[in-house]
Amino acid sequence: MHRGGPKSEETRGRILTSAMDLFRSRGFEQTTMREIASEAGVALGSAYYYFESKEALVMAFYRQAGDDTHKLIVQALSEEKDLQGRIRAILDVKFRYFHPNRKFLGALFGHAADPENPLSPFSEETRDTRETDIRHFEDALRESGAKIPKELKLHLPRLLWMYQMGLILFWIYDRSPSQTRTGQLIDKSLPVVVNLIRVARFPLLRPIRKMVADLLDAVYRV
Amino acid sequence: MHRGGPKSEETRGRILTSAMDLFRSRGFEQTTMREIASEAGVALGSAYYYFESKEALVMAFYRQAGDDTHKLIVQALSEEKDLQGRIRAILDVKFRYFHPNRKFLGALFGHAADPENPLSPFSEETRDTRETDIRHFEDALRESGAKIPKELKLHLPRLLWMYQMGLILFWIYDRSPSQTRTGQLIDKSLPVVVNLIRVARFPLLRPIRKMVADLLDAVYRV
DNA sequence: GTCTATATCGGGATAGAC
DNA sequence: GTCTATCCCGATATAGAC
Repeated sequence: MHRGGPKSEETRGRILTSAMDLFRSRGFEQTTMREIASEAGVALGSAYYYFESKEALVMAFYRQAGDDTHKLIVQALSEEKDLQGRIRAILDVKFRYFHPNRKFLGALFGHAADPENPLSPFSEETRDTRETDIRHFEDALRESGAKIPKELKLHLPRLLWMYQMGLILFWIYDRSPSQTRTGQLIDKSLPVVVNLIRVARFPLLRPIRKMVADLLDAVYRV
Repeated sequence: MHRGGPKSEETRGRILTSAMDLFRSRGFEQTTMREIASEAGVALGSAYYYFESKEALVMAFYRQAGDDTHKLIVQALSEEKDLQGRIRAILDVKFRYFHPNRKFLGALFGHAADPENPLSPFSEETRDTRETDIRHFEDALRESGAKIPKELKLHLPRLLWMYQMGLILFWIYDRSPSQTRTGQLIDKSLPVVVNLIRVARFPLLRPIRKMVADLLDAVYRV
């Protein structure tokens, strides 16, 4: 898998950087492998020597982003106590990190929502990143001291991950300047989410709680 | 816009039919414009004369599907009284109509979730279909006799449309035989949705109701 | 092992002759 | 309105320089 010396590593890095720059400024579709190669100062064949396809370049970016944000999130979580602050911390890391890549992620979603597509956030190939991501929410819940109804305990982290994916989708589509609407959406929806988790324990809502638990079991059953 | 005689109309129709057949059996990506043209018995250039791109063929399909399901939904709604039955009627029409096209829609989502992409369900180009769709849920609510808190009245139809989009996305990803899991998801989630609408009026939930209304106003404000 | 140069192919899209 | 020829690009492959 191209395990070479520092020279090799450097070329590989240069190709990846060029690709990211072009993806960011022009989007995924518009960028050609020929441009990436020439921008990186290598021949087309070399680009293919290091990355077997245009998609492979994106997978490399995913992995990189996953590793980077993981470290940032672990750090951020250690500084927050209550549930809302802890979820917020995860979201802040994500949105700050992906901010320069919004256009690129947009174009990417256009190639990634197909379940057969390896780049999909739900695909087999991206499972590792996804599971790590879900575990962040598990951590956020566990150390927060929030009382979670036992029926919901199992699936709540995954549900929060879905909530996060929804926010990211909204953000990608958000045309408001500096994506201020997404900022509002987070500010206003996060308290709702946290409050829903809190009131879920109320006896009055027991029937709905049961229905939701039943629903989640059916959906996530293996 | 290629307004020609009946001959032209017939050729156009033949190309669209061939495309749909091939999209269904092979998916969007795998089908080539050359195949579509040859299947329709015309030259490649001719296919491009009628449809300026492969995507344009899909837009034509969208419009067709929108018109067809609209008629079916109006009919189905006239036969249902209570809210759950009425929402269910809309969903049933949709899923029955799209059933033969699941694979095709899947491949399509892989090219349609990009906000810049005209095929996106959120794009400017698909606005008409989307607004008609949302109006179906408005109708379902209005004649159902369900009491809707006034803060939620404005945005609830759009929210139900989002619920429907979520179900369709789940269905596209659903690998279970005959998509039985999607069936379960609908059976179990629809009562939750209807019950949430019902309990939303409870005084106990007033704070959350206010927060949600505030959230919706911010998100859908123009 | 690293990289260039070049050829070839499939497929979306276009130009221009008829 | 229809066809042929052509272009561009992603992808694959290969020969050979260093």
